[in-house]
Amino acid sequence: MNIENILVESVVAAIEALYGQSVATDKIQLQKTRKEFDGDFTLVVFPFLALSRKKPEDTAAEIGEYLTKNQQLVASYNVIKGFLNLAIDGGYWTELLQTIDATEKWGVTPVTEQSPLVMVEYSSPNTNKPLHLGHIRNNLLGYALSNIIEANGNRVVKTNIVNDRGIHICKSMLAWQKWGNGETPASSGKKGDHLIGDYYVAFDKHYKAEINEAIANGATKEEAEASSPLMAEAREMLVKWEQGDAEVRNLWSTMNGWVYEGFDETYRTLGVGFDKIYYESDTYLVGKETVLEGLEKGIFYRREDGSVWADLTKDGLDEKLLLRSDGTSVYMTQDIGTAQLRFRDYPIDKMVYVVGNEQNYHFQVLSLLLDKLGFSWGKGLVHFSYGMVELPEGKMKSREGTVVDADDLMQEMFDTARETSAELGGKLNDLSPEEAEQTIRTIGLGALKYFMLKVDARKNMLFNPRESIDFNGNTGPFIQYTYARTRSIERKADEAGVVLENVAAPSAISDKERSLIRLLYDFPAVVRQAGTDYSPSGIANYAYELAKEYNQFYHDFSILREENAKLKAFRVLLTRNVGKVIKTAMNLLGINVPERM
RNA sequence: GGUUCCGUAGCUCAGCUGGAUAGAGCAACGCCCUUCUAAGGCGUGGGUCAAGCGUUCGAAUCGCUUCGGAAUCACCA
Repeated sequence: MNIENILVESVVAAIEALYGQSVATDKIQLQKTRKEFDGDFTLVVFPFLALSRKKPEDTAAEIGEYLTKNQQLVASYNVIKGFLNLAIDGGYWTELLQTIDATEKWGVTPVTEQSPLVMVEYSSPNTNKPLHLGHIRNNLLGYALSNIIEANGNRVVKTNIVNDRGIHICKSMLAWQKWGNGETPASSGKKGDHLIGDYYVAFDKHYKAEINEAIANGATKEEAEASSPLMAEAREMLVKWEQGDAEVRNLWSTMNGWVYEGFDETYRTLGVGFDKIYYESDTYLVGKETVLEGLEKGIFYRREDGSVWADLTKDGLDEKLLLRSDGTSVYMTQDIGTAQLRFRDYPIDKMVYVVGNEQNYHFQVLSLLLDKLGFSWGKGLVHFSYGMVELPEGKMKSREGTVVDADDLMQEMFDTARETSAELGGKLNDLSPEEAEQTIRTIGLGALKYFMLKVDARKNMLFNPRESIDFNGNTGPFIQYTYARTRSIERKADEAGVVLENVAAPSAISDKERSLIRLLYDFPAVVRQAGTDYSPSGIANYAYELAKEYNQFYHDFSILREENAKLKAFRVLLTRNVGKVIKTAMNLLGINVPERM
């Protein structure tokens, strides 16, 4: 039982004893005492005034008096207006520190064979262009979210649905056929995904030129687009692909192969991964049968042209197309199919989709449709909807080249980390070149990841490539730096022979030590909260708060130079556990921490 | 037009199951490296929490209205 519950029950008992009334535990507002006041927990007494029929100050004092006498954990109290601040006995906090030290994974709930199984879908790239900034946010959120869900005692399957078919893929293929001269990643030295992306852009360029020419010859824009020979060829290629034309399929698998190699490299650098990858080319036909069954059952209806629709106007939504008039599937149909396959493959208890908020409507509809089709898991699916990444110039448009490329961005982060490290007097000079390079990558990635994850995922965020990412202040490197300091203290304490087994409590702990331990105490609740809210930013902000608090502590107190052996050991123990929790928090976010920097 | 989301310091963002004087970082200006890592610490200035009304002992937080911004409502994915 944690201390807050104990206190709440004591307050219930106090009110019973003092005023002869019983109060429900959920009516008792116990919160952390704000920094500027003395105490650990604060009871808001306003709700009890009707029971006590006394002034707020007097009521608070009476309850405080009762608790100090009858609950030994409460060492003292003070009253400010209607707020009763309770100070917990220092011995409790030192014991707690030892408990944390003895707990292998503080804040993390172990996973067993019986734990619920949660599937998290994220990344979901198209194979016609390289990953960009928006994908980075998606991947980092998806990966962090998976870790957080797992830390809350769930089995997690990380999955990726690759959009490897469709007209957009044909565009790249066609452009490569026409203007590629047999270029390959090996011959050009380009990463496969970038190579294909270049041809996608090339298609668009030629297509636009074609349109402009037609317009110059007197056609309207619509006419020009409708009669574009290039687009007609792309469509033709798609038809051939669907028919299984050997040549087209061959080209398709070769080019997709190049893209996958490129993606794998990006994922590896970014430090994310998947347990199971689905390809849309395998799943796009599956949903069709289900839709046709739904049609027979009268859940859907067919229009005169043969297309199949769902009428969701009674649910406050619109009508939704499910099968085109030519009988082919649309996005929604595919998602139904993919969901079916997944539930066939795994005993999934819950499905989480990490997909941008521009698809809120899509998932609202998907959930409804699955429910109507009789799938029990439809209603409970979670669309983890995150905001877009905006640039100072506005939206990113891949066809217009106004994107921030994922590979380029990471490379820039590494370069900046290297420069910064050199500017700071060659901090990593003591390390071997390999270790130094590894550390630089950890720091550069840490800066990027933390920047993306500290913001509330639901909100659109602004990313200024030049100014956004810093290494000072509320940043990943600041937290990493703090961790490196804790490790340094531990190493030096070890060399000096400080023994951390059975550390005795010092006669009195200071406010700084107390508030650090209290932060450590909060960590399990923070993880739980992040798990229920699906909020990596909650963990990120906690990590920063802890790191900042420790940095002040580090600055204000001598740890290793402390004369009192007891106190020294206690502070080293505290340091060790601050480091431990920082590391756990950062790892939940998918951010590594360096041993030195 | 319908639906959903957002609006907090010059900038980027926390805080939101209602609670004390609304917090960080960046940017600006001071101070602190003979002291366990200065990617640090301390300080100063900077706010009608978009606006209004309501609920409440108490509202940045809850409700309604208005104003701004975004997404979506495709035989694209």
